[in-house]
Amino acid sequence: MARTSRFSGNVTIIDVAQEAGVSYATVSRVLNNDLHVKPDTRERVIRSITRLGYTVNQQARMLAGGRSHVIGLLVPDLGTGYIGEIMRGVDEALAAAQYDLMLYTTHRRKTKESAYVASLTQGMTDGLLLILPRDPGDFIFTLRQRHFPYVLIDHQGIGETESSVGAANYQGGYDATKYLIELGHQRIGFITGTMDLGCARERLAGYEAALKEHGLSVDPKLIQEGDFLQPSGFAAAQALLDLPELPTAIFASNDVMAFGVMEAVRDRGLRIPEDISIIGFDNIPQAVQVSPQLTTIQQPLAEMGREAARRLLGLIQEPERPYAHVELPTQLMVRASTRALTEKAG
Amino acid sequence: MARTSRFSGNVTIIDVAQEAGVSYATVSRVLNNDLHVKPDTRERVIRSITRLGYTVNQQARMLAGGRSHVIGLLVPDLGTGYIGEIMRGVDEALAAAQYDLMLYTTHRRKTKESAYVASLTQGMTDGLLLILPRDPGDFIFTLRQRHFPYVLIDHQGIGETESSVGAANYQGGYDATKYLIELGHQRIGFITGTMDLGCARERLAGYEAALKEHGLSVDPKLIQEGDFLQPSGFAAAQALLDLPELPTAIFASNDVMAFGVMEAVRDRGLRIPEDISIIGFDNIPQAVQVSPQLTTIQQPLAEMGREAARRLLGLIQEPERPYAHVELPTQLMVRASTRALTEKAG
DNA sequence: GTGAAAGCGCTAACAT
DNA sequence: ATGTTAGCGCTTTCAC
Repeated sequence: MARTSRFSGNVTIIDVAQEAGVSYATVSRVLNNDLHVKPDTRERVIRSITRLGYTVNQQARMLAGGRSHVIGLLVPDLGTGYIGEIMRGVDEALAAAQYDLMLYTTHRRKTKESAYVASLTQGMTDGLLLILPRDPGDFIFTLRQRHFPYVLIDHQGIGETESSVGAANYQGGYDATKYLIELGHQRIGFITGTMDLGCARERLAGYEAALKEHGLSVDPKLIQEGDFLQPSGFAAAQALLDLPELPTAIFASNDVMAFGVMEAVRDRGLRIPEDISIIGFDNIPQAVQVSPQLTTIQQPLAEMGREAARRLLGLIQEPERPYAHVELPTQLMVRASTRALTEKAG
Repeated sequence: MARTSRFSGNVTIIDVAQEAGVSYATVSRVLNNDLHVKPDTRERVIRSITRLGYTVNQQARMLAGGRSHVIGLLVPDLGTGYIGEIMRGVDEALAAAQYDLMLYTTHRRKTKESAYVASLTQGMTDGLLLILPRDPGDFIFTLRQRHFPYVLIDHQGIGETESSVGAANYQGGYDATKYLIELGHQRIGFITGTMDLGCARERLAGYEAALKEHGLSVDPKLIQEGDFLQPSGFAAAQALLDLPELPTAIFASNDVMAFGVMEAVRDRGLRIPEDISIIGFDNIPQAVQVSPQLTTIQQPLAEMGREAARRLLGLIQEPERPYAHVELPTQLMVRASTRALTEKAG
């Protein structure tokens, strides 16, 4: 039996129906933009709705089989700025479609909460956006098996049966390297990201391709593995600076590692960019806050979020829509951490 | 009539009841930890639950009047790092309590969506966490009027009838200023935050108090208004550097503005900290990424999130719990952007 | 201690 | 074009 419902504003569809002098199914039709409602009936219902201050009860709607108008966003640990940018785009697209956002953090899944995944897929959300899932294997398998709509953000290489949006990582890696080569650099150190991530592999591939296309050989000693975090950038740069023949430029697979590189270079008493040029990847807000400002490859993060959200919404509307991998263009942002190689240093 | 329910895993409480040979009310009791269930009945039910892989349907539970096990988090624009840290703490506390997180962004409310607030309060969420709401007036009024549980994060000064958690802004402002004074600085520029925010006012108050307590006068010319964003820090610093008598130190009300100050100081050809000491507030991750590393006041952001979430959960359990404002201590982080005033500069 | 049954507010057939 | 009605899966009285 009815409990005292928690809050006051309990105007239901039935109250509206009474007010408007129609059946409550008609009200439902109006709410769901059903075409088969006479204009003035619709008019009358809408007036009653506003007069009574009615708002739909999402839970009831969900339970009855409608859409929840919530989409889930699964993110790895927050607070990198990187995620924030993507979220900004997601939120924007969702707001436009009157969708709400449920936030799930990846690390939780490690725990035994199977309820976690259940909550995701049991109609609490209409679809799922996954940012850079680390070990997406079985999780995504479940999603696919249930025909649950989802879109991957910044994660390529799982298969061709995924909808995903990412950045042009290969092209970005290529562009950065080419830019450095055109500045006259020949010994260009490269610091990779976590190599089980597609984006990391693609950036490396772009780097190698640019080198080869310009007749330069790929020197394995100039390639150091990193993990996208600052300390690894620092360590990798140290290794690079310990080489008998110093690189004249270092390309880090993301900005955060580039900051580590800056630190290491300065520790050695070398100047940026006079002695060593540095280039990053991402163009996070901090890139302009460091000194010298960091030359980097811009990822269209907010746009990626926006696009992913739009695709997901499309998938929800039309589940049979074909899969597609969208790759948004990156852009070279030239700033102060790179400069042309002077003759003497050649 | 039943639609084909969207996904396969539709084990309901009824299936479990059948399996276990009990009525489904009993299963519900087990799920809700009702005491009146014989231990071995409970045991049997639990076994059926695991065997069938049953998970509760939150929507149904909500509709029937139960808890949604979702809390809403209302944030201003994302991507500052500041929010990310708080969210980390919130998520942690929520995970521990098996709660999910619904994210709402403030800017949306500007739009005509009254459904937005409704969604918040109509049982979709059990409670609300508000980070630094900008114009919280009527919004909070609605919440309070509906007796909807909520906790404010980093926002003081609305009234004494709020539960809120914040940082010791006054103390932080005081500590930073005192530290500078002890280093020998006498002309200390101050850049405020958005002054309609309690935290901004408190930091200023702390600054003024420290000055007075050390027998220094508060010079209005040394106080510039900012808005917590980098450009305003830059502009305010320029104004400060245009003063006939230069300050020897500048205290910005947050780190982001402090970065703007650094920029302005360098633009003038002055060195940090040799010519001017700079101190910030927040200790965001970037504070150690800039050069020189920024001396600042650490706000326990994650801890604030954690504490706020815990309080909210408490409030949900026990709505009559008295209001309380919790103030978490800040801490001075001495780094490289400040130094003792040398004699000549006195 | 356990079962029966009435909703929660809505959507989507199915009638008319 | 509109009304009628059967659930969606659960919580919670109320009986027993």
